[in-house]
This record gives sequence, C-alpha cells and structure tokens, in this order.
Amino acid sequence: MRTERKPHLIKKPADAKRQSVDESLGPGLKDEATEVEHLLVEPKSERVSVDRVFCFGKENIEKHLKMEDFSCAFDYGWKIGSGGLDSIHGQGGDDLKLEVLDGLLDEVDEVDDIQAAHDLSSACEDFLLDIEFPEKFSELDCGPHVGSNLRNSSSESHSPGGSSNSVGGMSESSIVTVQESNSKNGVLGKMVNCDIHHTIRSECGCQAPVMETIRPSKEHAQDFVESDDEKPLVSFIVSNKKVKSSIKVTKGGTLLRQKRLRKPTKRYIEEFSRNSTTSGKNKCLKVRSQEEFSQVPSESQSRRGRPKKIMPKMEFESDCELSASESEDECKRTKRFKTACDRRKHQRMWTLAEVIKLVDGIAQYGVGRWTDIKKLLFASSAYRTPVDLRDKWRNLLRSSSAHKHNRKEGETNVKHCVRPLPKTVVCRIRELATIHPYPKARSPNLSSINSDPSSKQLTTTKAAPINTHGRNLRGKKCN
DNA sequence: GTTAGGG
DNA sequence: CCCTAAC
Repeated sequence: MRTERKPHLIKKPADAKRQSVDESLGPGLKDEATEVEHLLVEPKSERVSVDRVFCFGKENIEKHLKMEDFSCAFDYGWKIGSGGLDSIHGQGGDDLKLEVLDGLLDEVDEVDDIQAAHDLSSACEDFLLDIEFPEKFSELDCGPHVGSNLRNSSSESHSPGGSSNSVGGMSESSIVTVQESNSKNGVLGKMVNCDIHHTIRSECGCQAPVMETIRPSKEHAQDFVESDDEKPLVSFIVSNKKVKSSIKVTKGGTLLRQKRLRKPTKRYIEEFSRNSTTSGKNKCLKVRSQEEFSQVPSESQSRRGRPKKIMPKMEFESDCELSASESEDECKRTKRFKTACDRRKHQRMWTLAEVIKLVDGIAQYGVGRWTDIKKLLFASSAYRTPVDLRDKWRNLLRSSSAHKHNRKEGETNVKHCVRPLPKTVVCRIRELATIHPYPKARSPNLSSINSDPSSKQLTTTKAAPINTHGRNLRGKKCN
C-alpha cells in the first residue's frame, strides 16, 4: 500500500489517505507542475461544489478545498473521514502547493461560473455534472444511462479490479464514490478511497495495452507505468485523466462511463500541447500543427526545398480529423497559408547577365546538361535550379523565335515582348538554337527553315535526333 | 537524380 | 515557377 511510504510531510501518520496524497503532491508539483495545475481545475470545482451541496460548513475545509487541488476523490475522502484537514495547513510542503495551486483559483472561478449557470446548488449536482458531458459528447453518452452507470460503478468500486469498468471509468467511479461516501459516512468513503486507489492502480496496469490501441494515448500509457512507480496518486490520476480525455475524443461509445471528465479547457489544451512539444511527448494532436506552422518561415531561404511534396495534404487533413474543431480550423488555415506561400514563392527575374551566362553555358556544354551548367555557372545563385535553367532556355527560344517572327512580319508585335533582350543576345540564342536544338521543342531555326508552319512540329521532332551534334539529351546521355 | 514536357 | 512522367 502506498501509505507506507515516507510520511515526512504528514503530521498525522494515522491518516493513510493523506499520506499518500501528500506524498504524491510533493513530486507531482515539481515534475508536472503545469500539468497538474490544469488538470486539477476540474476536480477542484467539483469538490467545491460538493462542499457547498453538503454544507459541511467547516471553514478550514473550504480553505483546504481551495488550496488542495489534487485528486478530487481521495482528497475529499480522507478530509471528511479523518477530519485532519487542519493539519495540512502550515506544513512545510504547503508553501509550494500554495504557490503552484494559487494560480488555479482563477480558472476555478470559471468553472464556478459554469456551475452557477447550471444552478448546481441542488443536491443533484452530481447528475448535472454528468449531464454536462452527454451534452457535449452526445454521441458518446445518453444521460440516464450515464447516471445509472455512475451509481453502479460507485457501488461496485469497493471491489477492486472490477473488470467491467473501462479505463476511463475508473476515475469516474472513484470520484462518484467519494461523493457518495461523503453524504453517507466518511469512514466508508475513506475505505472506498483506499480501494479505489488500489483499483486504479491495478486496473491501469491491466488496461495499458488496451489504451495503446488508441492513438494519442500511447504516450499516456507510458506515463501510467512511470507514474505508477515513481509518482504517487496525483500524478497517477493526472495521467489517468489524460488518457481519459484522449479516449473520449478518439473512441466513442465504448467508453461511455466517463462522466466526471470535463472537457479540457482551451487553455489546458494549448498548455498541454506546448508542454508536450518541449518534453518530447506528443500527447496532443495540436502539436503537429504547431510544428508545421513553425516550418513555414524556414523555407524562405532556398527554393531547393520545395515543400509541396513534403506536405502530403491527405496526411495533413487526416490529422485534423482527430482534433477538435478549433484545431481543425487551425489546420485549414495553416494549409491555406502554406499553399499560398509555397506556390511561386519568389519569382526571381532573370537578369541579362544571367541570361548571358546561361547562353554561354549552353554554348559550352550544350542543351540538356542543365545540371552541369548550373553547377559551373550558377553555383553562386542557389535559387536557379537546373529546371529553372531549362525553363529559361525554353522561354528564350520562344522569345527569340517570336523576335524572328516579328521581324519577318514587320515588327508589329514587338510590344508583346515584355522584356526585350538585346539583339546580340537574341542572335546568340538563335545561333545556339540552330546548333543545339532543344529536344522536341520547336527550334526557331528549323521553323524558319521550314516554310510550312503546320509541319513545324513534325519536322522539329524528327529533325532533332538527326542533328549531327546529337544534342538531344537522351542521345547524349547514352553516349 | 535529372530531364522533358505541360500547366 | 511548378508538377509529373520518363529515364
């Protein structure tokens, strides 16, 4: 049992529950301060509201409730049962707790507001809380069914290892049990809590493989194992909650018994994803989208890394499916942003010097050896890929042919040439085109030779291989 | 990996 | 400038 563990923080060693709780609080706050912080928002609110419902009226209890934001169930159980609440305050470790948990009060206010809106002051708050989830996850739960399950689980929770309980339902049952025990007798609740404690532990160990079938929970399962040994109750519950939340999202009807689980707040999700990113645990789906986002700016330097292929759209979208609607929007936004930026990132105009360089390169190496030309003549300009050189050459041929054509026809269409090249360059291009006809492209030279415009295509395609220089790339490569 | 061809 | 097929 966990109670045997170093009770340095406990002033009343007789209280087994508090021992475990305190013990768990110590490391938990240090290691998973943020996680605990957010995860505990829910239990706290529940506890507080329960406190109101049952009108315990103990000031110290209320105070304690505000301060102690760990495992709702256990905390409550021993509090009521042993009445050792006062001992918590003033303990050395409480300062740390207060620091960490203090920030929770703000968020708790949120939850309190929600409760007020739902008019939870009645004794049926449990049910209202339960109904809250069916509303949000209508496909998962149906109100009455949940309620019945809740009661069953709570009553069954005395027998640990109840295989009927799903993983997600464990904590739920524990919570409910505590609340019921509060209303009936604290001692029983205490015992129940003990049992729950064991139950959760044992069941979590057993259920870990099952959870692995669910995608995001794989990490959680690991957390389970870790926390089972190292971190006591709080962290354990925390991880358990994590699993539950993920299960709730991914799996549906099979895990209906997760009633007490509140939908994680937006802030929690964000924080969680952030933590996951830093800690290397991809517990949240959003992490991916964030990573994608961060990739965008880094691509601006080199064209070489054309990210379009790197970004498979289908994969992107499928990831979005599993996350919430908000993240879905984000995904869409990101995708739009990326596609808009990726396509035609920078249209670098070809300078005259570059054109001349290209022409020289072609004259030197021939048409088709674009990589060679790029390496030798455009090594400095990383943004010019061999494909770019080829495209440019293609365009040059076209324009030069147009030039020729225009001249032939009386220079009527000169204005169509957006960036007219110097005559010398055009002449060179034409010469090169004659010597190195672009494969399958309509060589201006040939086209001029061939008076019949309709037969240009055929003539060129046939003429290219015939060319004595063998400038056709394919033929060249074969050499 | 490179190139041709089309968009 | 980008994409894809072909090599």
